[in-house]
Amino acid sequence: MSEMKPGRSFVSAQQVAELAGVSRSAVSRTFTDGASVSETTRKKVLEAAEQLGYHVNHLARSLIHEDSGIVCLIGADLNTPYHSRLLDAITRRLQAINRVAMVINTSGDSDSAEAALRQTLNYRANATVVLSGTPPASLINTCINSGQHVILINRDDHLDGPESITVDNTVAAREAFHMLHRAGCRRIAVVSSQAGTPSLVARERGFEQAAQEAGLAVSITRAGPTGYGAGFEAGRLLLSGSDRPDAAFCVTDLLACGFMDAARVEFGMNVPADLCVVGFDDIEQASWASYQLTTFRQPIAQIAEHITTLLDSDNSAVHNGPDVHNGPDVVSGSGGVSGSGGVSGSRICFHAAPVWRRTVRPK
Amino acid sequence: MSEMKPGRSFVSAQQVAELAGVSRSAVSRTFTDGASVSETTRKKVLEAAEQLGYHVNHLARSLIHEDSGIVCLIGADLNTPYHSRLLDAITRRLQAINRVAMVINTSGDSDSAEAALRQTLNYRANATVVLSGTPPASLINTCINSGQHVILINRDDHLDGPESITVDNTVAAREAFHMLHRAGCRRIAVVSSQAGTPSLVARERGFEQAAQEAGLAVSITRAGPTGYGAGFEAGRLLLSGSDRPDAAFCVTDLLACGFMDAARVEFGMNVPADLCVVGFDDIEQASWASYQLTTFRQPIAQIAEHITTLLDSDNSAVHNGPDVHNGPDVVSGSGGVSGSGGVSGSRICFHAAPVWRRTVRPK
DNA sequence: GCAAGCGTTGCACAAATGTGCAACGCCCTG
DNA sequence: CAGGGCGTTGCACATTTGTGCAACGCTTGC
Repeated sequence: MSEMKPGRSFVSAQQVAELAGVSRSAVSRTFTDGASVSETTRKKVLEAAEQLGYHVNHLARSLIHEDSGIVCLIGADLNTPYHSRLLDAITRRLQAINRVAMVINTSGDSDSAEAALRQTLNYRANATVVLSGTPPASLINTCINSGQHVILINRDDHLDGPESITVDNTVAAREAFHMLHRAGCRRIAVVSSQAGTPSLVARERGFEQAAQEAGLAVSITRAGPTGYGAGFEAGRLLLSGSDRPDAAFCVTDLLACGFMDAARVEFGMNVPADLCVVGFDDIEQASWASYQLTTFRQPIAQIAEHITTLLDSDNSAVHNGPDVHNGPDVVSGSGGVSGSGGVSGSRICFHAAPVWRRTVRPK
Repeated sequence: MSEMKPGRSFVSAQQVAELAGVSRSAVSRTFTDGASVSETTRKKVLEAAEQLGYHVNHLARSLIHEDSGIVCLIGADLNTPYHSRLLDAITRRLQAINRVAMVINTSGDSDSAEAALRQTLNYRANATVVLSGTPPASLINTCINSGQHVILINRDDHLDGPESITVDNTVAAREAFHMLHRAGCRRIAVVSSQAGTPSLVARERGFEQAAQEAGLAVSITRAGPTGYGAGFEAGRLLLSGSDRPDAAFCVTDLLACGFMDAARVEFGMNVPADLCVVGFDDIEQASWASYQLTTFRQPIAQIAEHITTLLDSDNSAVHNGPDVHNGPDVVSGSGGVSGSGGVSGSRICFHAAPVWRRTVRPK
């Protein structure tokens, strides 16, 4: 079956029409939902298409429709557990609503976020989801003015135009402090990185603030990039001093894993007997038996699902199930108008729920 | 700056031309490398484009050229450390040669590999890279006949048409056996999964074969999907029996991590004193202090680079550096003709180098 | 000063598709 | 049997871009 000529090029609707003995319009209508074609010609067309290996050219199709079906995902450090899970979840949800993901990796250069947004515009993407990096505001406005959705994930820099999905880092970080404080910890270290991402800064600040309100001072260590190695290094630095901390809040699970390993391997410490640790993100490794890390869960599935609801909001012709996606976890979903000139995009903020495991002593 | 009308749609070259007072051809030529435009009109066009927020429509552009610039990456379990690293490396390399990656996630349905290949054709992708799953051969042929590259990664099922990049799983697995055998291990277990991926099967077989030649019998345990949980479960099963194995070859690092944790946490065993472990892939966690896993390194960077050289092979106009990409690691790069009707795609097989860490006793 | 040459510009057509409109044929009804 | 109506079909035009070809103008050399 499926005997096709060695054409060495893509098959066009014209060729199918000629083989089937109909007009090109008939071919087009055969592959258009709801178009008027008789059953006999439809059959002829489908047979010819199968024989030639024809597939509708979505690029040409999107010249006419507004909808290209492409959604651009822009991010760096895609090999990170958190980012890769997010990527996995988003791509899966996008396909469920007949979109396809275009991934632009902005690791490397600093100005690659700008190039990424340009690609988004070049390919007439339906929407742009920014997972990391901060593109210039003027380009974001160009995207929005072109009719794109621009969705910022976990970038708390309160820009005016784009839609944004965040996690309540500050509240969670405050909760982290109280978990450790209630467990009796008094010399608490904050382990962060030099990345300076808005979310990380918010976690540092939230924790620091809660500590201050309780009359405690905390030290912040930023040993390198956000990862296992930096956490390990931070552990080495902090635990070799004379007055060891009795707890650490690591703004990322990867940092926490590195920190824990340094404590155990390099200093023979016992977690949580000698040292309590709290992380953030709830990556898969946090639940591994070697770590059993108490942490805060990023609601990745809900984030991915909310993205799809944002995309569906302008495509009125949707036949989905009832909208029961986000229940009591939504902290704030105000989509009101603000600012001077432009209408602000909708904002939603999910709650990061604590996940109790074994790196914090029970009170 | 960048004052633009609230057009709510993408800007076309026509609008730029009208604003700049030139013909649309001039706009097109301004954004085409090597086209003949005077400096004055180029300036007028660029200014108008900046003002309107114009970006060339790559979809329309690829209607004329053969080259869409899109490369489809098809894979499942993208949140896995191995796959996410591969994805990260490939997307980065693709951007370096001015391609953009379209990611299709085939987790979930079983027949989604077929749908993925259809998407590839729909979007006139320049090439299709299959990271996992086995698409039907007829569709692969359609892709090839349409002028696409089809590149299979680590799928040792010797298909005829597509290009393939593999790692020499069999040789590495045999080496794994000899590492353990030389370390004095005699009751060796093989820990695998129920996935039945070609690479995993090759690793099982290679190890089993080497053991047989040495006069040893090995047991193969397949506790579930390829992941930490299945490794942990396998450890629980294997180590609770009366005659515990003294070594385990886990066909994946994730399985190895789970297995090690079961041995240590559930049974209080010491690695490598009581039990030697060898993994495969060299994921990041293998180098963490808690594991220090002896494993085999997948040459991810070289795989990604080889993909780009395959893509450049037909685009003769390339101005890259000298081709010094794959040195002595290449095992077999025969691209000869074989089979009856079709020309077989090029095949390359990289060597997976052993990475000695601390989970195997030194002899 | 005139003609040749060259750089630049615009027209028209190409690429692959969707769709409004008119026409055509068939069926049913009066 | 004729006419109206309806489903189907093809033509032509729309989408956005690149490019060959011809024309135009400016410069330069004789």
